[in-house]
Amino acid sequence: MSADRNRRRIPDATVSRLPVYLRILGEQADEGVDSISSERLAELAGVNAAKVRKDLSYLGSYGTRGVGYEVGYLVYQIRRELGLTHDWPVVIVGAGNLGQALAGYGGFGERGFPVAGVVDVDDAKVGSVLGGVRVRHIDELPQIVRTKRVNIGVVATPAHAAQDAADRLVAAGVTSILNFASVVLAVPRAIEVRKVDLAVELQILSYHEQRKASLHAVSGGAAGAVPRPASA
Amino acid sequence: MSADRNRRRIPDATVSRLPVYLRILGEQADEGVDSISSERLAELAGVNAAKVRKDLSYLGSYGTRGVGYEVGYLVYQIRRELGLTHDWPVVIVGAGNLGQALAGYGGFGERGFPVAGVVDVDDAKVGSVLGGVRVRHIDELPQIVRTKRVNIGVVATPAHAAQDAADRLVAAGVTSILNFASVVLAVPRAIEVRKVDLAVELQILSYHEQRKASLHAVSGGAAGAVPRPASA
DNA sequence: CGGGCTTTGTGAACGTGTGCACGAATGCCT
DNA sequence: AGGCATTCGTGCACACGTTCACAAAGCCCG
Repeated sequence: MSADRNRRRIPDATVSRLPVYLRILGEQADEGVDSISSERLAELAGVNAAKVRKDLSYLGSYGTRGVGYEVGYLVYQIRRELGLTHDWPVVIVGAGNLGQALAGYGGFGERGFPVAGVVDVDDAKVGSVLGGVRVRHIDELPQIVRTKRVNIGVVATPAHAAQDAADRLVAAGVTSILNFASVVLAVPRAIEVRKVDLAVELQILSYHEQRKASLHAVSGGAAGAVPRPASA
Repeated sequence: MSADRNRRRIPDATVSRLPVYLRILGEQADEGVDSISSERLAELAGVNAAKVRKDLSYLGSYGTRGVGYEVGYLVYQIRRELGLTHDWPVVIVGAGNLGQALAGYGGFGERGFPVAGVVDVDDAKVGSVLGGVRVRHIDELPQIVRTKRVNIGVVATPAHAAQDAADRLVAAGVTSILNFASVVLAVPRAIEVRKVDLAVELQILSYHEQRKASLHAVSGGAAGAVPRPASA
């Protein structure tokens, strides 16, 4: 069995869809469904059925032709592949607006990512309690990471403090970072970073809205889809 | 997705990077930089220089060979292409943990997306004030969307309420949705939806962590991995 | 027990995105 | 003015991702 069985690298695009399948399969299991076709799963996930089959094929051949996939077994296999067979404690840097919301959001721990700690540079915030976790000073970060065996850090600071937060996380031994700040973090190659940027998402939507608006403007008259005037 | 073939369509990948360039260019402008090379911009954005040039070329040829791009002009062009020449008021559905954080997050309005309203189904939440905006009942959604000319809606409800929220937004006339719930929303073709899913992001990081771990762990058996037979 | 129906798994075609390499254009220096 | 150093704009090749289409593999029923 050595290292080669657990070998195949799974394409990024597939990895990003597996969590979606996983959630849907969990819901189906709760509803008593114990077998599901790629077609049905695709419908629920909002994707193409062939894509579902190809994605699942990277996990191995766990389907039964003419029947479909056994829900429970598939859940197990996806969880195993995603490394969800055990908890991954996370540490949140930044106890501001967002940090508070994240710490308070229960679904965190439920899904296997318990909040091992929340830290902030601001002494005024240290000591307060968020979602059952006391905010500690950022200097305690290394200790938290070490004792709680944290691999994943969350950057929930203002943009100007994000790089420092990331540096401290890396120095403390974290190897994956979820970044909510509107900044491109500079980190060593080996560190995995994912960015969630509200402003970027809204601006992408803005692009599409603007596009629709300029299409309508050509064909019809005032469609009413034109938003308020610009501010200098 | 849609099969429009209008003027120059900008590739999705490029659209998702333009906001990043835009933010960086804004920062550079603030620092007094008025000319920038694709190389430098690429470095700051964490991407390849050729990619920057190709991305910018979709906007037109606004660079000067041998010199670079004029920061101010580039900012203007990107803003125009992204439809950021005017504000896009947004309405937030769900005044829970996340909705509160979003409404309270000032950077929203600053970036051209003022919060036109926050609504919730829960009467207990209606009336309270979040980030300067009073929470109103969700039945008022159509009126808010109409009077404030809202095109973009934000779904910040628990998963089980997200589809209903989306349906109401669409019915009210919203044509773009930013979805924070862990659900795949079913909406008409013409509606643009972008999903921000915390759980998915963490699970993707988990995958990579698990991967690193299994590479290093050529020693010892799998710790605690207890496979189950497929038999039900 | 064989024929028919269903659904998987995957080869192949097609589309999208990335990065190199280089010609073309421009400013600067002598 | 002419040559040189830059840096843009883009053709091209390759990698990655998506979708189609169909043989293979299973179940069910008569």
